Amino acid sequence: MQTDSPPLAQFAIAKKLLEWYDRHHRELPWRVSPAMARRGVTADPYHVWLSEVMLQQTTVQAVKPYFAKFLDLWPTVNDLADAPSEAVMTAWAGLGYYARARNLKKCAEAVARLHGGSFPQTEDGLKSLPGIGDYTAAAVAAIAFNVKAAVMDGNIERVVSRLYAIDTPLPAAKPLIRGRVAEITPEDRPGDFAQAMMDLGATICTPKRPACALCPFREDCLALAGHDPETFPVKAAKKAKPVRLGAAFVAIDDTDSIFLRRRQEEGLLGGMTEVPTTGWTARIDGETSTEAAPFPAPWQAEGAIVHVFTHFELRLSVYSAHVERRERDDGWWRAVANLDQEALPTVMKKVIAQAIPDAFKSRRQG
DNA sequence: AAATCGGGGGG
DNA sequence: CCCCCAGATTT
Repeated sequence: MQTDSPPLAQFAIAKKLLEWYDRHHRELPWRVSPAMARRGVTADPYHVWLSEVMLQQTTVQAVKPYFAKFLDLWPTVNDLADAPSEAVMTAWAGLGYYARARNLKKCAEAVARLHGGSFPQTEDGLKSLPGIGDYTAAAVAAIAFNVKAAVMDGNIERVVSRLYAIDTPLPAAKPLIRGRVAEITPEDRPGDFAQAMMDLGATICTPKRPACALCPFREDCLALAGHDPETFPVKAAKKAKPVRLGAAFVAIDDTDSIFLRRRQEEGLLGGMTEVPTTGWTARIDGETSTEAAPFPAPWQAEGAIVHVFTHFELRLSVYSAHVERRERDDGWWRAVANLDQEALPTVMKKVIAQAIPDAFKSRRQG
């Protein structure tokens, strides 16, 4: 089936979008204004790359404080390359998808030591770096280097699938959508075009109840012409989330410190800090639940926490005990008041807070 | 193509 | 409660 729009109409799409962007763009810490972009000014590649990695499957609001913290700690890619990995993981703690932090450090090292501190300016060059895939390579090339790259993320998939009423289910529709994006991406201001498409998806062409009356594409959108924009994009059905069970152990010594371990580098929460736990499929029967504790102690049940990961739900029974401090080679002790210096993922903060309710309050009482 | 990999906000 | 978010990597 041949449904290609004429080139003039494709150009008109970009023109409408950029005019909308000039009036409605969002101010974001890693952006240059459209006024500057029109004069050929491009954003700092380090800022663009850092923000794009943080924004992978992560909302703008969640990223903002982390972006500021990272720039404060490491103002340049060379500073990040020289930083201790533990410091990077600690700064990333809470943002999720921790492989991003490990790859961020590797990528900074590669840029600093193999590319003289400058990012590659082509999609292929960028994509060869750790943690940079199709999306991030295209986004950095377009936004930081003014390359006419076809940028495609979740927002753009939604906008384009509606604009052309593409009813092929995702992810099979991705090559189709990418072709459409390549068609409508302009030579001039490709970075602003990509950011405008994402702004449009975030503010107008939303997953539910899109504000079609305000959309610059309202006269072009085939889904709107069919009266059912909300039914796009079509997605494959997803599977149910299994439940895993386990127990976690918070040992507290007489200096108000708790015993911590480091998780293995690969896999779930790789390289992050944890309190000792059983395996996460173990069945807890109350009688034998403390057999997998790191050491014998008067373990006391403190209830349970629930944490939902991407592909399973975790229910951890929490136990605590006051113990005499003994140094061990499989972990270390850390004062509860200084837990912000640890790379603690959110599930572990939940566990510790369950055992020590005021552990993460700024003003703790003795 | 499917699975793995966090966490939070909005409807 | 469900859905989705400026996805990448491995199997």
